[in-house]
Amino acid sequence: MLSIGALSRATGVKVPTIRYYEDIGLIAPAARNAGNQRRYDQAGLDRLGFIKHARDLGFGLEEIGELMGLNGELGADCHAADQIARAQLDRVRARITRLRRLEAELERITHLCEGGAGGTCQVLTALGDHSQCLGDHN
Amino acid sequence: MLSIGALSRATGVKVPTIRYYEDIGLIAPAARNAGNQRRYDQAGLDRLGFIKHARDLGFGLEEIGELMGLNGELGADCHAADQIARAQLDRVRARITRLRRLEAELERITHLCEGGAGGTCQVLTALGDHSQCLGDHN
DNA sequence: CCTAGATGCTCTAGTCACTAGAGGTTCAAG
DNA sequence: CTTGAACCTCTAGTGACTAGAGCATCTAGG
Repeated sequence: MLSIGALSRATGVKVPTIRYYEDIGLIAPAARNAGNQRRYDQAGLDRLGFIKHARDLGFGLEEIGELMGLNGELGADCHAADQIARAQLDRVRARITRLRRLEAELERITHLCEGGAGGTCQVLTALGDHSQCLGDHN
Repeated sequence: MLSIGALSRATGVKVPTIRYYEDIGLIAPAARNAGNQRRYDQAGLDRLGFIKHARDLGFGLEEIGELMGLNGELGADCHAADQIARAQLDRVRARITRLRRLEAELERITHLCEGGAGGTCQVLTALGDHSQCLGDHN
């Protein structure tokens, strides 16, 4: 039986975050000992580990709740889980695309400073004026 | 003189967002007409345009406040602005790196479903168990 | 000049996923 | 039995907005 601190160290999820997950119903209320402190078993450890890993992969808490709900039943579950994972993959790819455009634009802007004498700062001008940009960055 | 709605259409920043920027002090309180409605001139339009563009480039509101503060004085400003822009570039690059690791991992996971017969869902198992991952994804 | 409907105003509360702090209780080691 | 770490609940704050209630004002058509 683990205390909340031990569970935190075992999973890498901070103590207040564990309590927060309980508050919002993502994990079931933990069993309590005589002094009203939370105690966790292996199943609790596994569930929090699942949540941690899914969070690291960028899933939102609501999606994680869905994924854990699926885990109960079997059958078409795998397909549903796969769809949620694919949706997440699409989101990740879209964000990568967008960030690469930003990278290109920021690269251009940060090179403006070098020759920058004269009165006005080219960096600030570039930040203020989208029409100077090479491409769209949504 | 633009109304807040006209300013919103001109810049692409939503009306409540403009009021929010005023609330937090990012833009100065707008002049009001006889009926207490906000009116904006060219300078207000320019400032909001600057904010919009910098937001699109991923800068936080606090950084944008700094950048606009710099715009007043001249001299070493350009260097300071350049540093803020470079810091943002570094952040963007770090996020790209991280997202690419996630992309690889999610790609792997979403390919598990194909042969997936048997009792347990491979996708859910992979989500729950970091030790199956090929690399680190922070 | 009047009216209808769009637009504006303030204020409060909600979003997401936590994080911080106050003020008090319980546990574990010596 | 004492001490200090860990635990408890509760409230409030973060960033960058978004939504809604309930009212006032503006503008174009008749």
